[in-house]
Amino acid sequence: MINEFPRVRFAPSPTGYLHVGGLRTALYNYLFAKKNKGIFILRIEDTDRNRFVEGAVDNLIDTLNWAGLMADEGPKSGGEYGPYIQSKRLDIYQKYANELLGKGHAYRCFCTSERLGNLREEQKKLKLPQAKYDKHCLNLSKDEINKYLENKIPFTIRLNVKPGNKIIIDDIIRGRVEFDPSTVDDQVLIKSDGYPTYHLANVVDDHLMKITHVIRGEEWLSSTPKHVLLYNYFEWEIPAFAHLPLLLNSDGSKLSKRQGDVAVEDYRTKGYLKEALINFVALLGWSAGDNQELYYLNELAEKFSLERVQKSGSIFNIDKLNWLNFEHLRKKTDAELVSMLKDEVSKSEYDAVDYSDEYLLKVIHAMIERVNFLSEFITKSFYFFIAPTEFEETSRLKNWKPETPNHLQRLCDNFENVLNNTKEEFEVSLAKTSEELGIGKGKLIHPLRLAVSGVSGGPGIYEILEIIGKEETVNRIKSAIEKLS
RNA sequence: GGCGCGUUCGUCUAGUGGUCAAGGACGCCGCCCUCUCAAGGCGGAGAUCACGGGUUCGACCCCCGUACGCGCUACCA
Repeated sequence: MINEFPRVRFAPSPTGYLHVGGLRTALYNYLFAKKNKGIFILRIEDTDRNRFVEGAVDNLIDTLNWAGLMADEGPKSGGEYGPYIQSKRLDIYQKYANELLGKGHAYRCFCTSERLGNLREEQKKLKLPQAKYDKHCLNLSKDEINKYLENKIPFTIRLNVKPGNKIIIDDIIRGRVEFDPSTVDDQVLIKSDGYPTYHLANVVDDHLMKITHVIRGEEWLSSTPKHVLLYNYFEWEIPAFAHLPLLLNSDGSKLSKRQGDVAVEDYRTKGYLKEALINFVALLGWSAGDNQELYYLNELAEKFSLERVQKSGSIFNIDKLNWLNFEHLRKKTDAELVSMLKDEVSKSEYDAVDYSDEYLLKVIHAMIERVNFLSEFITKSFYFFIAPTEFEETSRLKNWKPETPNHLQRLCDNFENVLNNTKEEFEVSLAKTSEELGIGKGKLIHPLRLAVSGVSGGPGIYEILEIIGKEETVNRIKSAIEKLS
């Protein structure tokens, strides 16, 4: 009988990092669980010993937790259906493989990889519609099998696929999908090293862990008939399936390393907010149907449904991610921003100075509309942390005229009288200077900006002055007069 | 090759037979604002709904075919 509350799992293989496609699969599982008061399980599928990567599991969990996707059950969270790492469940798979062996739904295969390779090649040459294992070892006599066993000949255990009715999958996202059993290969279930393949392990674990909904990438759709057969042979209840569309490169191929960053860690180190990444990835393949674009994890969990997941793959479009990062950054509170910027500064080349919260907050208010990333508070407005040593050439050519040094000198003199360092005072003082000199304010503002910041863009000039202060302003102007004249 | 899945503006998408001569968002362009750069406001370009047949009074929406794309086709997941 269907459980009252769903149990879903994210089952990555620990290859060293979390793929953004994996993040989305994990997210959808998580959201589905939260929406339906279910349980979100993390299971590590590390049955390929050749692909073992030291520390990969810890890294995976760390990244998932960073994103806010805490597992209810898993290697770190525990749970009553553990262990949640497949390499620690070998005896379980063995037991079930033996059960299949006993029922005649599986058989030992002693074929060498060489014979398998030749077989494949031969079938290819004959242009056979399908390359499948030829069931050679199914016909071995008891004596032959015993002889092989005694001689310790390595073997695999294969699924014994029998002809029969169409295998029907009722996919939540794709609807009814049919497969003819004749197209299903006698898949290896237990490898010669004793480890199970994905197909056996995932079916056994999903059953034992009482998984109600299998939500995974579309690349698994083709092997689902094997899984269905397995459930049938075990006489187990089949979970609901939902095969998610793939995430793609800009050329439409499956999102891969070659064409940009695929590891969640990459985005994390580049300074993307977890809120932005989650928001972005949630919208790749799913929409609530309204026009909302900005979401937090908890809102997503309220609105999510598998029925509204798109069927076709979606291209990972970095522009929108950047925009979402900007939006989420702006939604942070002052306190959060200050603390984040503090971290950022301490990691930067300006870590020697201990900037006050008040100072950093001023920088934040001045720049928040102008940055997409936290790091840009430092790179785009470096002049709040250090005096400029270089001056933008185009602005210099446009704004630095022969008479400019004299004008700025006069401005400096007037600035000396500024008492409280407020932008209003600087504004009044500059207006006064322009009047005294009989020139437009622009004639002062632009070279002043260049002198003080080294660049032509940025916050309002008076705001910049207020932040760096009178003394520093005067020093910078003087220094610029020397350097640019 | 076989099997499976998919196809609405450049991109993410809304759309479940008439309200769609297709709506929103990112990006792009223009105008306004303005000391600059942003942000913001306003506006614009941008999709013969892959193509061809049906079904229907009527199709982006249903059916069939074709094309193209993608996935799987391992003792990898």
